[in-house]
Amino acid sequence: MDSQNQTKYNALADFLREEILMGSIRPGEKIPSENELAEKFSMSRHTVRKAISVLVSEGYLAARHGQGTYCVDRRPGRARSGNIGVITTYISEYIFPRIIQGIDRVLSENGYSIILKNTGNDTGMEAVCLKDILTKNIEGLIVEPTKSVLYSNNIRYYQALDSHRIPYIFIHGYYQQLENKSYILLDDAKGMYDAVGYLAGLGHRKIVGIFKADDIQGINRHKGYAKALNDAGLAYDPDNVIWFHTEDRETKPSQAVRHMIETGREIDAIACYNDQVAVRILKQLYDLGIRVPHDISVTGFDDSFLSENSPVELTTVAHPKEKLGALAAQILLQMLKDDDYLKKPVHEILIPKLVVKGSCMKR
Amino acid sequence: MDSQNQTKYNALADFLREEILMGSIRPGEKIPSENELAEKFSMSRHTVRKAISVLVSEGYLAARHGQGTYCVDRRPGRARSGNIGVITTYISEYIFPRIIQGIDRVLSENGYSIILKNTGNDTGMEAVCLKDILTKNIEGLIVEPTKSVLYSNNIRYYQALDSHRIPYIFIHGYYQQLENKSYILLDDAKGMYDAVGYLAGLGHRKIVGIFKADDIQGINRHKGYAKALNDAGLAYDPDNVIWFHTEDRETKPSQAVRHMIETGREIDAIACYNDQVAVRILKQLYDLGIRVPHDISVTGFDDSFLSENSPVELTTVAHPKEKLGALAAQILLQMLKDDDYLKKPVHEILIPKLVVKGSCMKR
DNA sequence: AATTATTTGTGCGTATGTATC
DNA sequence: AGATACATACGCACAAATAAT
Repeated sequence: MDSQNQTKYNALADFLREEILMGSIRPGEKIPSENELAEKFSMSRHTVRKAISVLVSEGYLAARHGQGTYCVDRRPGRARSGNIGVITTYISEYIFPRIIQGIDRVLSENGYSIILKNTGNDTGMEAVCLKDILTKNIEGLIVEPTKSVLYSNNIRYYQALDSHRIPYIFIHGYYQQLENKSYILLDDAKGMYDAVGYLAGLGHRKIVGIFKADDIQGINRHKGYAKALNDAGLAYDPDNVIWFHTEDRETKPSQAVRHMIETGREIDAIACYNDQVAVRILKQLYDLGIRVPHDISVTGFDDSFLSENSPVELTTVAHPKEKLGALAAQILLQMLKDDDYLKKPVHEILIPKLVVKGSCMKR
Repeated sequence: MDSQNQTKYNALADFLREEILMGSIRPGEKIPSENELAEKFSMSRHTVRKAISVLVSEGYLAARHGQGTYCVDRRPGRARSGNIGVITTYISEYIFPRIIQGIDRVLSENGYSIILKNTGNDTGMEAVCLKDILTKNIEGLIVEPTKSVLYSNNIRYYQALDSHRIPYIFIHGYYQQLENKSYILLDDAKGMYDAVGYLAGLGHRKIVGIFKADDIQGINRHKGYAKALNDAGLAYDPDNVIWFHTEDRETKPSQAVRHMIETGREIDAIACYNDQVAVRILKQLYDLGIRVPHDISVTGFDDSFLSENSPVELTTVAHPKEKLGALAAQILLQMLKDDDYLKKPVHEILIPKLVVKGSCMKR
């Protein structure tokens, strides 16, 4: 049973609503009798009735006198709500506003509205968002998975979406536990391969890589880093790789670089997981009196506004942002039109392009 | 009492509903307490409660804990949707993501979801957004008005919201055609007054002002500019003021400044409508070979990420962003709880603070 | 066809909690 | 502080509808 939440009858109502939304209680199915529920949950029949009355008024259940209480099929004829759910890790930060902008442009052109949620890249929050959005009358969903490399406890919510036949598409990553789902990815490995290849081409040999450990993007960018080193005939040195997690993203990378410098490690260049990290590294290097790009070259990833406005213009890899959002929306619109969408998952992989600005220099 | 009709509680419910529909019990009026009704109609309090609960779920009555049960004039059958509409001029640009973030934080903490729309500061788009959102089952609305200084053709949509008793609150501006509406404003005049006063205090005399002509914010910032000049004993010269509109916002300001410079006008400082304009001016001055702040001082407005990341750190006036969004959401939540919200409009005026960075210098 | 068990619907009584004035 | 009023919760009894025996 859910909740520390409020009243006994609300707790029971929440529990039953959850069972219905998750598909444990299915449309047309009879729920246990009031007396059975009262005994099972050790509450009076009166309280059980109150809980049931809540769900009846919400339209989840229908009571039949002398017979029992039944789960109602809430989606006859699919009343078109015109709502699409959008769940991202963040709303206001970094490149996310522009991705959302791309999604909104396409959807609003087609008469849809966005219901916006964000998870803060926290799986618990993701669960809350998914649960909440299941209670809304949405026609489809665009999701950026949370910490997508790890095992997810939220798979059941996606399965519930499947059982309600609500199409959804992942961006930036996907859950490997789910098969045959549509997604749009960046070719993160290729993007980082190009950035590191560029650094190697400039004559750099000691190339530090900084990567995020708890999402697919980090893993793939690391792969591209390793492959580029190999193809350039440079040795892969684990000590030249810095891993960070969502929780320590604001401190770990700069601290690790500082430690490297202070312990006398030789560094020619630093390839960063993204522009946010790169900008922090630029600041750290500045504080240490190291000039970019004269002493050390730095690359970012995403081509965000940070790369446009930082004091040293950041050489970076261009994330398609609006284009990715718009594409996700377009594919979702296709899925909405096609009843067989479950059988035809769409897998798009966008190739990011290296954007050379001013943070790298020939050695 | 009506009846022959079924149950005791239904008979009472019918009676009360009739009283409401016939006007004997009027909107806002308090009905007798449960105990009084029980005695009057010789039934148990429990039965009275059942009757009242029917009318509450039909939307005729609203119970207020510790106070009484009141007649409501909302349309019957309104289920709680948990959705709040948010209409802003832009989604992804500038300070809007952070305002939306503030709104979202408060609303999602309180179990609401956001339906997001943007107008591109176009009144036609605003009409589309409002029309669309009226068809959704929203409980409340947060709106940033479009070109709010001009006469609006969309007033009828707001009146429709009133007639549906859907509360709404304006941010950044409001329509003067509508009376007694809640809004949150920045004290734009005070913010610009402080910025221009600061420039005057640094010894600048020829202070150019650049303002947006088609919204209240622009008008008010201009007022603060004029007052600051006056209070500093400087003459107000209309030729030192540049007005632009939404449509030419990306070109007019820089062109006008360039024209001033090229025609030999003397300029000590430029006070800009906002950071976006200021950054364009910085670029224009750079292209003309004029150094900031050595040759000309420049101020912005809003303290956006642009002011943090531009090559010359921009002295600006701090917009509360998240705080403003969160406050709008909190006030709306209050309005949702209070049936009398129409009679108690909330008018909040936030005071922005000057943030001195590096784009101004003593003359 | 009548009986019986089950299940929801109606109604009463009581006690305690909590918000408001 | 106390009174008032709604909110939650337990218990009991009987009515009405249904399905199975």
